[in-house]
Amino acid sequence: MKHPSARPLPDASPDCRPPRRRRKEARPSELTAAALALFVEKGFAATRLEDIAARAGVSKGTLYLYFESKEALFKTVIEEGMVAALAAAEQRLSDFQGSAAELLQQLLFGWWEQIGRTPMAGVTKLIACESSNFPEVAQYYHDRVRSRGRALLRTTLQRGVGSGEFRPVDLETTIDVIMAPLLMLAIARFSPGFCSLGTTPESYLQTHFELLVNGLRRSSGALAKPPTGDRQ
Amino acid sequence: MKHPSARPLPDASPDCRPPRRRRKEARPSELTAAALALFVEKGFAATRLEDIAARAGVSKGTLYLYFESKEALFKTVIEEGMVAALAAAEQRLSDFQGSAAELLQQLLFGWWEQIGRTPMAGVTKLIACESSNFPEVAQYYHDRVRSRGRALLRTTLQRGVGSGEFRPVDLETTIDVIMAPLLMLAIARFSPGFCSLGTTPESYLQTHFELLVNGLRRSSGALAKPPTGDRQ
DNA sequence: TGCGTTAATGACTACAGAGTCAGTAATATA
DNA sequence: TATATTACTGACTCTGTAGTCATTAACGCA
Repeated sequence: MKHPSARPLPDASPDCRPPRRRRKEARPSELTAAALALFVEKGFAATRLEDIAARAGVSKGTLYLYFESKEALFKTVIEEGMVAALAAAEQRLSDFQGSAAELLQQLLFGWWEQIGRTPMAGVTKLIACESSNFPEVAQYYHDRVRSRGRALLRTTLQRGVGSGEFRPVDLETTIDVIMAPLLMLAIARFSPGFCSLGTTPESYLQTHFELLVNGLRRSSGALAKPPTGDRQ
Repeated sequence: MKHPSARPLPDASPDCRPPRRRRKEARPSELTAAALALFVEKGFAATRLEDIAARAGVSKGTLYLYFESKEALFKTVIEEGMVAALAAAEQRLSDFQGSAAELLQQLLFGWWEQIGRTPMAGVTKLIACESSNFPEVAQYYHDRVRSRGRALLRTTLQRGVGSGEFRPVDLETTIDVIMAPLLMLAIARFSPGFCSLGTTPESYLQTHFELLVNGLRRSSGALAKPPTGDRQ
């Protein structure tokens, strides 16, 4: 039972509710962080704005001081995450020297350190799950983030093939195959039961890397053809 | 402007609305098929029951004749999908003879033929996206579907390692790495822009298979250690 | 200490969509 | 053809939540 206007005195219960604070600067990032966590956990549609606000320690009204709508908040969350991911990726790109295998290893583990193990990995799951509800966002991700990540791998593979360290491969398809375990790792972190690893992410990546480098080495024997060659 | 009870005559507009049909047997599967498609496209929370009903060619009331609630419908969709997936997997398991590489190829392409390229692949995306909203469903998937798929791969790898065809590897981690591109393929089919392949699924799988078999072969040289060995 | 500015609040409105049910019509049976 | 049965319908109710806004109180400044 709740009194409509009970106890109008300012400090009704001594320290029940912490005092209101004015922190205009800090709110937006706190709100997007809370939103990212909840969107990733529950999905966009199933997440209540009041829960986001509560997690950020403000009321729902405050949220609307900083974001026009739920959708605008979502887009900001994704945008921020992508910017962070891009910055991380570009940084380690440019001036690395060493074998193609070493560069590949740098890329895989660097991705994990700077994106995979941070909250930014949640953006990956969000794109995967919500892309058909937000085509523009998906397009943006595809054009900017994904293509840049692919470019890094492409350069690496080309260097390896050019130097004879790797055998010739179909570049684009190989890139897809290399990225898949990374994307799955990002998704698995937020999908309990779906793909829980038996080991640590680090040894998972290491196994991926070893299989990969071994698989890319110049091989002697020919490989089998696909079993159903008559598929269109 | 809509008349409250305009035109009570039976055939108001000639063939505007097709005649009502009674098809008790066919409804449930038609409804679950429609639900799967929409849940996969929009997610559980963002899908409206009226849209599902409309896609199945019935009214919302009819849906409630066959399913207790939206959640019950969701669980039936997943359950059905998993049963189908299991049946497909078990079938191809038992009496295959041949090299471990050939068996592995059978598993990858068989998965694609019977699950990956069918609507059942959508179940994979649903589990990935909704698992935290439906922990019991995720648990069931983990215990029954995923573990059985892993068992198939484990048997295959063990055979290859035992016969000396493959080098010794960490079984569980390798299984995770092998499955990741399959799961991504299933998810990518329903996530426009997220991971659209540059090639056909078949050549994607073939590249994955070739890298894999090559990577699993007995290798001569030692491989590099991970760059950040001091991680906890 | 008092005053003006504005960050923050939470009760409120509007609406969408899950779930209901009295009524309708397709089919079986006589 | 008349009657009984029941698959099906869609207008309705009710709940939950996105979005609003008049009010409150934190902070800067005189």
